[in-house]
Amino acid sequence: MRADDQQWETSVERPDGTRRRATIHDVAKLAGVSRQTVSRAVNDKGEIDPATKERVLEAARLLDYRPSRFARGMVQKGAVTAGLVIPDLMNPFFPEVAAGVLEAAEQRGWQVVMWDSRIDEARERDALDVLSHQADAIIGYFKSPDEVLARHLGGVPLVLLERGPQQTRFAAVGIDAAAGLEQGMAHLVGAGHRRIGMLDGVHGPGPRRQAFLEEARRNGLPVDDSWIALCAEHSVAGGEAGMERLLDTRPDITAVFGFNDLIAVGAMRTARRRGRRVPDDLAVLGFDGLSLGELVEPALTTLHIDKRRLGRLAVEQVARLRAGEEPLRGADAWLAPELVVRTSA
Amino acid sequence: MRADDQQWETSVERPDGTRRRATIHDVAKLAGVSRQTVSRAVNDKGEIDPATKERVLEAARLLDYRPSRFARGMVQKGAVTAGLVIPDLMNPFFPEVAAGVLEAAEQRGWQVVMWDSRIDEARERDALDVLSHQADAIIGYFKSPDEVLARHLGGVPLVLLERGPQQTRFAAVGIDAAAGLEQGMAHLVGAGHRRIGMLDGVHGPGPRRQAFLEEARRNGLPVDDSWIALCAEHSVAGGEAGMERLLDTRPDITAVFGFNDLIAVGAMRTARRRGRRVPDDLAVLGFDGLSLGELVEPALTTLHIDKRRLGRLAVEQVARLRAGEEPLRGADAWLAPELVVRTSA
DNA sequence: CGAGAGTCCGTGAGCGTTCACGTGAACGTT
DNA sequence: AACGTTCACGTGAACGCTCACGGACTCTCG
Repeated sequence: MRADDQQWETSVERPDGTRRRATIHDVAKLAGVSRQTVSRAVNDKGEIDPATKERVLEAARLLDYRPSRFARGMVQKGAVTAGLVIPDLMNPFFPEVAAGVLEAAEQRGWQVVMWDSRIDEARERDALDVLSHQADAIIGYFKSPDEVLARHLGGVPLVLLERGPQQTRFAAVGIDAAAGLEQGMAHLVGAGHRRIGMLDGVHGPGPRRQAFLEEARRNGLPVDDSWIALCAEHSVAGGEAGMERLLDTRPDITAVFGFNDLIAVGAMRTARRRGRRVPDDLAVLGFDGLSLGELVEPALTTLHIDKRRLGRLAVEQVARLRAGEEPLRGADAWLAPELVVRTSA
Repeated sequence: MRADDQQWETSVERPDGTRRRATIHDVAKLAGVSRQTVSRAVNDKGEIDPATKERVLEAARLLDYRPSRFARGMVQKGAVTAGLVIPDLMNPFFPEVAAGVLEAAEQRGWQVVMWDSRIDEARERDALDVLSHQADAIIGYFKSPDEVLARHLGGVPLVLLERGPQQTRFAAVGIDAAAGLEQGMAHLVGAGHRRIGMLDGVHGPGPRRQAFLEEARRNGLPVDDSWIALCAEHSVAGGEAGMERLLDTRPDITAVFGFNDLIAVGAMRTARRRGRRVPDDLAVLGFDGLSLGELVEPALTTLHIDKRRLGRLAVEQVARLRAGEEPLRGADAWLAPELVVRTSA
């Protein structure tokens, strides 16, 4: 085999000398049959002599022919592609949501193209610009406001993850933070805690903080901003740093609620490093229910979310949008967390 | 607005009464312009009067027109789609690899459609059947042998993850288990360990076990199958169960090497539950370098892999295949793990 | 006032498939 | 011998879009 054999085999010469991918026509010519016969061979349809079929396939192999998915899509309708935009694949929460999306999509025969926005609004827009051209619907977490999304959406249906109904005019699925915090606070207050802090996430006052404040008020606890510290990132390190600050401003807290499990784990680590026993001196409550929480010490008490279900629900929401039906609203689209009591609180 | 307005607005009636999605032609007709002008408007090209552009966009909005990505793809070449097949999104290892793939793909302007095979060969084949039609190249973990892959591939370039050069004729990128085990074993033996067991993964004797045996021999340690237990799944639970059996058959071990970090963590838990202190009574060594390992107690000593880099490398490998270049072989495509000593060993 | 330039818009062709037919040959049936 | 059937294959059209043209119209300026 000569060195340039591969070049010769895998493409076809143009009049201008450049090379292009082989088309069905090239295969037909080489095999001495019509396009239709090539189509029959490669698609394993009937009505073809086994011998010619073999000859066609050989020609296809030689030219490294692969049907254009675009040309196919033109004529065969029904291939659905959903876009999925995830803010941070390193946070174990999101792969699990993604798994739910993939599972539901597979069942429906859809495919999903994935995008990691890495919590960057510019990358969010890039994702939308691409996916609005390449996907039939988009599911995802977005920081950008509705108007920006709409501008980069070009009319493609969108299902937002965890953006409250008051906060968006798009269809959405999410988590009922209030229902979660109610359980969580009841647990902490029931254990005698009155001085409860919160380690909030980076995106400013969201539903979780709001629910936290609401429940604190309902339980007659002292509430003001001094009980809340912001974490620069939604990670263990972010939680560690946030907890440092919270303990500085509020050394008297006896319990802390973490925006998510990662932050809560960070809080535990800082607390112990600073000489507080968990849960005896300081109770820690997480939010997410990562399996990681069972592995740390002490095991993390948390408000568990069925993340796979959230993903499946998002796909169902997309299906409704596509069918022209009303999207799910309220409790059907808003999952309630479940308190899982382990040892950290 | 009447109840059927939405129907009317979002689709176009066919002669036979059914409805289809609006095309560029429908928009042109409604706006009283030509297809080309519609194209100019929706693609934000120049050479169009702002007023007519507005009129066209309004018509497009009314008909809920979105350009067919297939028709676009037909004429505008260059959109590359890669398929990524992951065995288990719940294992934190794989999202990190995926993140690397997504990162590199984004840089090249490619998109990636993801598939979770959930360690099921039938699902692997489904993935290939779909992706071979919809993707320009495929990256992934596969259990199925080469012939099966080839049969469902239809000529699409494939880059295998972690399948050794001797084990496949496809291009691949992976991890140099031997280089890792050399460091790991040196560490354990250097600490005085002579009776070292292994918790192997579910897929039978792979490179990691082979490297383990090799190094054990090189260090003059006793080696036979009694020092190895199989884990039914690559998870903490799998590691726990495997460790139970290993401690039953080999109560005299002083160190154990886990197939991956999850299994190693499981091993630690079982060891401690059975009254052995880690690392004093039993040293535990992991493989993967999940960030989880820093969080458990004691912190896991492990052979760390740059998983993102592995993902990026896979994309680079695909790029080579597509360019007709020789794929990377040897050290360039086979990442060496790095021993990260923490406290478990 | 006519030539040239600029602005806006339309026309035909072509992208690579598949689908619904149409055709011709070989074979059997009455 | 005339006719239907089956098999293997080919032909034209259609899918929805963009690109390279070209045409009409307005504006400017010598």
